Amino acid sequence: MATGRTHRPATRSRGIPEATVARLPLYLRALTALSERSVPTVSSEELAAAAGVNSAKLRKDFSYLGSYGTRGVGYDVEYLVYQISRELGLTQDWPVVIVGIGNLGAALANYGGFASRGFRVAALIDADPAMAGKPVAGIPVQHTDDLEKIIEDNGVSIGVIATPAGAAQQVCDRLVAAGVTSILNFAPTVLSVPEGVDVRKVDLSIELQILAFHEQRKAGEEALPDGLPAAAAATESADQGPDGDVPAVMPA
Amino acid sequence: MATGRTHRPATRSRGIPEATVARLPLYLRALTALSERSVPTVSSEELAAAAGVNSAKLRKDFSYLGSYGTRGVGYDVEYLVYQISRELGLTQDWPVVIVGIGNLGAALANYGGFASRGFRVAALIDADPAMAGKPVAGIPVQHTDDLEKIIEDNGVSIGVIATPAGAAQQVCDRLVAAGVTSILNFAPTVLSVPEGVDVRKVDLSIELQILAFHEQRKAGEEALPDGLPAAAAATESADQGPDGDVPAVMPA
DNA sequence: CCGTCTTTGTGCACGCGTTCACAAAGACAT
DNA sequence: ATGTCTTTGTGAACGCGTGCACAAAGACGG
Repeated sequence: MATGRTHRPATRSRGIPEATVARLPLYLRALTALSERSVPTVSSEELAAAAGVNSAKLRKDFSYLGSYGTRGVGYDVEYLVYQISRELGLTQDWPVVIVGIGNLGAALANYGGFASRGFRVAALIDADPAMAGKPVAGIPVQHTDDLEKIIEDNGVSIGVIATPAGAAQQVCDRLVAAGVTSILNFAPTVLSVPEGVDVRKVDLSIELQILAFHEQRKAGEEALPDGLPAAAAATESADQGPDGDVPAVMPA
Repeated sequence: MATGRTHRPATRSRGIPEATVARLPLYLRALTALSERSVPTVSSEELAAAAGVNSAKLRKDFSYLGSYGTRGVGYDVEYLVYQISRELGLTQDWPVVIVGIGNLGAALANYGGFASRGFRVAALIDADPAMAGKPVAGIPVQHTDDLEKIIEDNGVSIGVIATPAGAAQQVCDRLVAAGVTSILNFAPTVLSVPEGVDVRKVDLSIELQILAFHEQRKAGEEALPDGLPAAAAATESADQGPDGDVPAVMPA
């Protein structure tokens, strides 16, 4: 169900806040860069700057993992890289399938950031028979008919959906039925999945719309001296609505 | 110093919560679908289901925009589409440039979700001279040398960065210097921008890492003697990432 | 015009996430 | 050893977002 809001039983020792989990990859990237430069240790202040976050937040995040720092010195880079990698489950191999090999699917197949972090593209799947056998990023595209077999043969538990919106739910259902329990969805649709299946979505147009909102606000504030209370009349109907409150002045 | 003071006293009268703004595009999509089916009105319950959120949350979100519903009936679909579009700033044209026309950049150029929402790809820019003039998605690629001129000539305020990580900051600086005030960053790097510039980032590998974390936890709980038979030992379900909102503006 | 029924709009409480501020811990010099 | 100095780890306060539950608003039928 789409409304699958759930409570976190707060697994005692293992309860790492979701917000922290989302930042761990960020820290890992910064640490990897330091590691490549052979930097032995790093302070929370320095690492926080590199990751673009507040240092107190970083320390609290790390505190959920354990006490891996040394007071007066900082954190051992190599050790921390290992600990975070382990926590994120990147020390093991994650076979991944990408369904929908259009422009985006092909881009994902070619994306280098996957392989370097334990993610292995096990298969590329597309519904177009003409694509079958054609290699993309060195991997031959397979037909959707074999989806279930591919999932099972490779022990895939993570699937990436890059199909058109119309096909997404159907593909999702088949992936889940075949054993996939984590899905990264690029299709602009709300996916319905049974409990126990994680879905994360990336919607390019949504990100742009959020930027547009802020952009519009910036333009409005700039053009206007200062927002006056603006009685929310809002009685205007569509069609040439003469701005209820926020004068959508838009310079071309 | 380290404290990223990005919060200006603004957000006074017209303060729509960031979390709400992030959901508006979601509602808009669901409403557009209803509009195409010529559905005249919709209740908060129905719309919430279509958008994959809680109905109370949806009503509260709309309440920030104004009282656009009719008790006992619901919301007028067309009217709401207009109101949300206006609020998001989608009633105007937003010229966008995409920098870095590799696999991902090309995919973005071809992405249909942009044009349908007021975003117009004004130009494609790449550093490779061999790409210059070559049409991608019907638009000729231009060379990075002309970046500033392109931005100014087209009045571009939103830029999309799809370059390799190494080039991202430099491209970002040039975009900002040329007048861009909103950036959608696909490069796996933390961008430094001056105050007043919004950055949203989309990192494919980070999303996968977050999934891997939950996947590992699922496997672990399953393998271990389940300490708590708690009915809802429940892992998250349908957890659509509200992902970070505003980007870290780090001080130089 | 009045009663009933549906659905909105929101006051309120709760929990998560962020930030501050500081005591504790350890390195390092003397 | 002892003192000083740096940096971690965290208790506590605060603010935001979420969800419940209900009163107010309006449609609709009689």
